[in-house]
Amino acid sequence: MRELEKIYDPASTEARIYKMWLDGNYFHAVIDRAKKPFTIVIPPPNVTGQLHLGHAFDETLQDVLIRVKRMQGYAALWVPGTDHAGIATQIKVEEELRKEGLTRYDLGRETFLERVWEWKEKYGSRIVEQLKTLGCSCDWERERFTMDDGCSKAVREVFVSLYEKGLIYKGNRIINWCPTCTTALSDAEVEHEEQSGYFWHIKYPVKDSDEYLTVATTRPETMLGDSGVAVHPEDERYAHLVGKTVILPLMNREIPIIADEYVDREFGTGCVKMTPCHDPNDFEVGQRHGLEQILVLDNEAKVINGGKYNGLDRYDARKEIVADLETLGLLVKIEEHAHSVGTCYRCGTTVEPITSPQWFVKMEPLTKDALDVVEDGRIKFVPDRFVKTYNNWFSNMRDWCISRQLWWGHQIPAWYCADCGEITVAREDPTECAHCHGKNITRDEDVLDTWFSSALWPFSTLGWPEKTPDLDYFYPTSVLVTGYDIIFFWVARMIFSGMEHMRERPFETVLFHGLIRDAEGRKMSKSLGNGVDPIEVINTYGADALRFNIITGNSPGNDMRFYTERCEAMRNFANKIWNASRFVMMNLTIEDNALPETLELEDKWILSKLNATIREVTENIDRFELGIAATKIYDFIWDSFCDWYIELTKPRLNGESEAAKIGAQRVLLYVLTETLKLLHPFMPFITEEIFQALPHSGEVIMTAAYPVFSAAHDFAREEAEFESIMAAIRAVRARRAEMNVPPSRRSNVIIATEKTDVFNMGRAYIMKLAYASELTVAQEPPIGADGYVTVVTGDARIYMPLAELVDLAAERARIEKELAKARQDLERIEQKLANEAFTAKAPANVVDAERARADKAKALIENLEESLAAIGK
RNA sequence: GGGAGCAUAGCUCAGCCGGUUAGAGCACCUGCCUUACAAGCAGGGGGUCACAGGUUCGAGUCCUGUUGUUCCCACCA
Repeated sequence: MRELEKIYDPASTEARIYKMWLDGNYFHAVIDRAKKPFTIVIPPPNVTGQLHLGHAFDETLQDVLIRVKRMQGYAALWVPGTDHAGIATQIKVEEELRKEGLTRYDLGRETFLERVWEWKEKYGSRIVEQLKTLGCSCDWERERFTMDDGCSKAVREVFVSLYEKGLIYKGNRIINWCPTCTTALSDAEVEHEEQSGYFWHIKYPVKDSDEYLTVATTRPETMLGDSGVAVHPEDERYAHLVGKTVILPLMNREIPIIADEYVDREFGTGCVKMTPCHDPNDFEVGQRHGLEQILVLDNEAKVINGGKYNGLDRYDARKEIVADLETLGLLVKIEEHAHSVGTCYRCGTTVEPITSPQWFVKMEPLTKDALDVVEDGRIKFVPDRFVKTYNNWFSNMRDWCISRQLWWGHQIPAWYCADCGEITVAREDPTECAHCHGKNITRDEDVLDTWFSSALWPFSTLGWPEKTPDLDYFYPTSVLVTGYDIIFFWVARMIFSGMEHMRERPFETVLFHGLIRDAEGRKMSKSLGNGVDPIEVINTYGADALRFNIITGNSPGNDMRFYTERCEAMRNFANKIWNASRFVMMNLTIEDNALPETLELEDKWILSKLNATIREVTENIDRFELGIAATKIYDFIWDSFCDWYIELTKPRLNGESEAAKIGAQRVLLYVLTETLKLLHPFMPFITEEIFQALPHSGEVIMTAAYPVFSAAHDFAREEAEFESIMAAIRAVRARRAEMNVPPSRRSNVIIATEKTDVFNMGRAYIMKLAYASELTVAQEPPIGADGYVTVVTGDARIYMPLAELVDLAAERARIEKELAKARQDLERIEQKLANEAFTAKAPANVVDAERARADKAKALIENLEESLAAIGK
C-alpha cells in the first residue's frame, strides 16, 4: 500500500489514471447480446475548436451517465468525434492565409483544401486531448469525423435518396446571404438582433400625374432593385392608383402599382416598395404579380445593375442615395426606427436577403413524423418544456437551404450537363449526363451545410448506410445530451433525419442543459474576454473538482453562472475524501473488504444511511437529476461518513479489543468502497486512485458494479436509536459551545433516560464526542441537580457539573424559552391532529408522522419541565 | 406579435409526485491546531420563498392575474 500524501494532488494523478484506463481498454464497448446497450453519441465539437466550459458541461453530463450505465452492467458506448464545421473552419484557415497576403482563390480549390486538412490534422487532436483531461470515457476506437469516408458516404446517400424522392431540389429563391463569408445561410444560421435605425420616407412620382406615393423603407439602397409598389386592395386612399405606374426615382424606371393583401394599411404610409430580389416578402408578392426580379447587390453586397451607384458598398450606396433623394426633394422625412436585423451567426455581418440559385430540402413532408415521435413520447425531452419550442419551430418553417458557397465540406454530388442543361445526381461520380449521355458535365462547386452531416450523426457514426453490427446493436441511441441553444440546428434535424432514413427515432431521451455564463451572468465570449478556460481550471483544481462543480451547480435546462471559488469548495471536498481514505488506510490491517459478522449500533446506522443514499441517488440519476444525486453523495460523505462515522470508530480502533478493531476496519472499508463506487461517475479520477490503493476486487473501480439497495442493510430501528444518541451529543456540544468551553476541558456527563440500553451501547463515543470525563447513564437524574448545566432532548436529560460557568437565572430563562417553543410546537401539531379534515383526508403515513411528532414534543416538554424543576430547587 | 424561463439567506443556487421547523456552497460571528483533513472541527446569526387572489385538510411547490428580469421564435416594409 502506498503512503498517501496529506493533500490530494490531482495533477499528479489524473493523467496516470487516464492512461491506466486506456491501457486496460475499459472504454471500449463490446457488442454483447446478454447485455443491454446504452449509447450516447457526443455532440461533435468543432474540429478546430478548443474546449470551453460549455463543452466541459456537456461532456461531464455524458460521462456521468455513461459511467453509471457501464457500472450497472450495460454495454455502454460513448461515440466520440468531431465536426468539420464548414464556415468556422474555413474562416480560420482563410484568416491564416490572409496573414500571408493570400486568399483561397490564389491557392485554388484543391491546394486550399489540402491546407485545411493540414489544419485539421494539427488542431483536430487538440480538442480530443482536452476531452481526455476531463476524464471522458469515450470509446476512442470508434472516433469519427463528419468528413471521414463513412460519414461522407452517409451524406452522399442521404442527398441522393432525398433528391430521388423529390425532397431535395434546386431553385432560384430568396435566401440569406452573408457578404463576408460569401455564402448562403439557412434561416437557422441567421441571428436577429434589435438595432436602432431609420425609416426613410421617399416620394415616388406617379406617372403622368402630380401625385406621389410615399414609401417608407429601412434599406433605401434596395430601391435600385424596386420593380413595383404595393398597396392594400381595400385601401381607399390608393385605390384609384392601382394599375397605374410610378417612376422609380434615381433609376427613372417605370414600375407598376399593385394591390396585395400583404400590405398592412396601418403601418407606415400604407405603400410598400417591392424589391423581389432583396426581401423575402417582396419576393413572394413579386411572384404573385409577376414583378421583374432585379438583382442589385452582388456577393459582397456591392451594387450592381444600379447605374451610377455600381460598385459601391451597400452602406456607401445608402448614403449617396439618401443624399441624392434629398437633393431631388423626394425625401419626405427620416424617422428613428428600431428594427430587427439579421446577422451571420459565424461572423456577425448583417446578412442580405438575395435571390440566388441554391439547393433546398423540402421540409413539409419531413415534419409529421418528427413531430409525432416527440408528441407521443417515443422521444422524451428533459425538461419537457422544450417540446413547445420544438413544435413551434416546425410550425412555421421554410425549406432548408443546404448549399454553401464554400470549399470546406461535402461537395454537392450534382453534375450539370452543358449539352442538355439537365442535372445528374448520383451515388457514384458519373462520367456522363444521365439524361443525354453527353460527356460535357461539370460538378456543382458548392458544399453542403455543416448541419446536413451533423443531422445524420447518430447513425452515420454507427456505420450507416452499411448494415453494420454496431448499427444493429447500438441504434437507436439512448440519450442525447446537448444545450437548448441547438434544438433547431441539430436536435430537430437529427430527429427528422432519423425518422426518414432509419424509420426509427435517433435517441430515446434528449437531456437539455443550459449555458454556462460568467460570474456576472453574461454569456462567455471572446470579444468580452470573460471566458474561463476549463483546462486552466483543471490544472488548478483538478478535473474532478471542475466536474463536481458543474454537476452540483445545475438543474436540467437551466443556465448557470460559473464561479471559480466554487471549484475551490469542490477541491476541498476531494481533499476531504482523500483524507478520510487516508484515515481508513492508516488503520487497516485486513486485506479483504467483507463486512464483519457482528455489527455495532453505529455500524448499522452508517450502513442504513448508505443504503438510503444508494437508493435515492439511483432514483435521481434515473430521472436525470444529476445535481441532486451528486449533492446527496457529497452530504453522505462529508456529514455522515466523515463527521460522524469516522469519529465513532476511533474508540474501537484505538481500543484494546482486537475483534472490535477488525470489525470497525471492515465496516469502514466497506462503506468507503461502496461510497467511492457511488461517487465514481462524478469524480472518476480520485475515486479510482483511492480504490487502487485499497484492498479491492476487480481491476478498476470504473468497471465495478454500481451499488444497489440492500434489504439486509435496512436497519430502520437501529438508525432511529442512534439518532437519539446523536441528538444528545449535539445538544451537549451546542451547550458547551455557547459557554465557550474548550474541548480540552472535559466534564462529567450524566444522562437520565428511559432508553438506558441504547445510551449504554453508545458509551464510548458519547464520551469522546461529548467531551465527557466520566459518563453515567441512569433512569433518574443526579440528586441536587441545581449544580449542573442541563440540556434536554426528546429522549434524555443530560447533566454536566459545570455550574461555576453558569448563571443559574440565565440557565432557567434559557430552558423556559426552549419550553415555550416546545409547547408552541406541540400546540400546532395538536391543532392539526384535531382537524378532522386533516385526519380524514391526509394519507395515513402523513398523519402517523404527525402523531409521532406530537409524542416527541410531549417527551421533550416533560424533560424540560423536569430539569426546570430541578434547577428551581 | 407569439412562446418559454427566472424571481427562495448578503452573494450564487438546490428544493423531484403539494406533507415535519425551507436547504447547500461562499461570505459573516464565536470557540478550537481534538494524532485523517486548518483545503479542517464544533457551534451560531441570517429568509413575509417578488406581489395579489384562488384550489386544498395542507402551497416555496398547483391555478389565475400583476410587476420585474432573461431568452427564443416571427416576413410590419
